[in-house]
Amino acid sequence: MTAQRRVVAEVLDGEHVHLTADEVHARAVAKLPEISRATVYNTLGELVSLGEVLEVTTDKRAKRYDPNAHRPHHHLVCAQCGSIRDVHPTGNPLADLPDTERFGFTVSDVEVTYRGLCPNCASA
Amino acid sequence: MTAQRRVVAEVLDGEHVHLTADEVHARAVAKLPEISRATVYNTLGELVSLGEVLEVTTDKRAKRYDPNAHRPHHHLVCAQCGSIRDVHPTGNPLADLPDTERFGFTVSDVEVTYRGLCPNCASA
DNA sequence: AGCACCCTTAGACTTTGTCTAAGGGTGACA
DNA sequence: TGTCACCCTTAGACAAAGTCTAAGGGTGCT
Repeated sequence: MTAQRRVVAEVLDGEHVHLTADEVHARAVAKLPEISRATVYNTLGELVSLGEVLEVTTDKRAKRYDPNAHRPHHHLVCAQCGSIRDVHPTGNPLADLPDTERFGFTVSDVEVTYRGLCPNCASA
Repeated sequence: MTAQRRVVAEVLDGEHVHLTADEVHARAVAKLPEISRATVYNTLGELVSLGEVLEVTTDKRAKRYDPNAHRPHHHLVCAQCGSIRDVHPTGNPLADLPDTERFGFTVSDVEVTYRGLCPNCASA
């Protein structure tokens, strides 16, 4: 555990946090000016491997990092401004996929992404 | 409708087709050697705007283009080799998101991505 | 034939992420 | 306390995917 890794972990803290690697780097630099991009990428990769942080790819742009890894959840994304909320739908989508639709795959995981407009963008 | 656009449309035809822009370009070049990358990107972008083709981002790498835009469906992705199948789960995930979990958003769309191992990768 | 329009082309540019070689701090051991 | 090895960090080069721009070329209209 180095100062750099601690700073990255501190930046990624809270609910509804979904920062890109660049945003993590920018905030880490504010706390520790000499931290490098490569270190941020390395640390994020390790946190993902350890299961402490989730990678989220809600759009084609940068990957985002979600520290809320210990409670299963899905995402609600504003199609206009890109803001993201964690959501907890009822029901189990895994049970909704019949065997005939599995093509012999061993299915182990589901991601659900809801899309729409956030209150801000809807009123504009 | 130009020759270039026709070729792109021809390349994107069939079930379970999910090509990257680069793959589309490679196959288009086989039919029309002088077609350029920019034209492929432009044409794909137009097809997406017209609603004839869906953009799919199952991984952080390249976007994929899915011509099966007129029948709603979701995707089943092999975590190892990346192969993709179109699937049609039962149930309606939109109904599974209670109002209290919508944060004031106007929710209009859901994408579901199932992940697992395809028969090939599972047996290897 | 001349012209305007728009599609296409090639390539430069941007963004995001990965890789590599060199530098530096920390603990282990004498 | 001095030396050493190890591994993390750094800076920058590199790579992949996509966007943008300026110039070239076909097509149809007049």
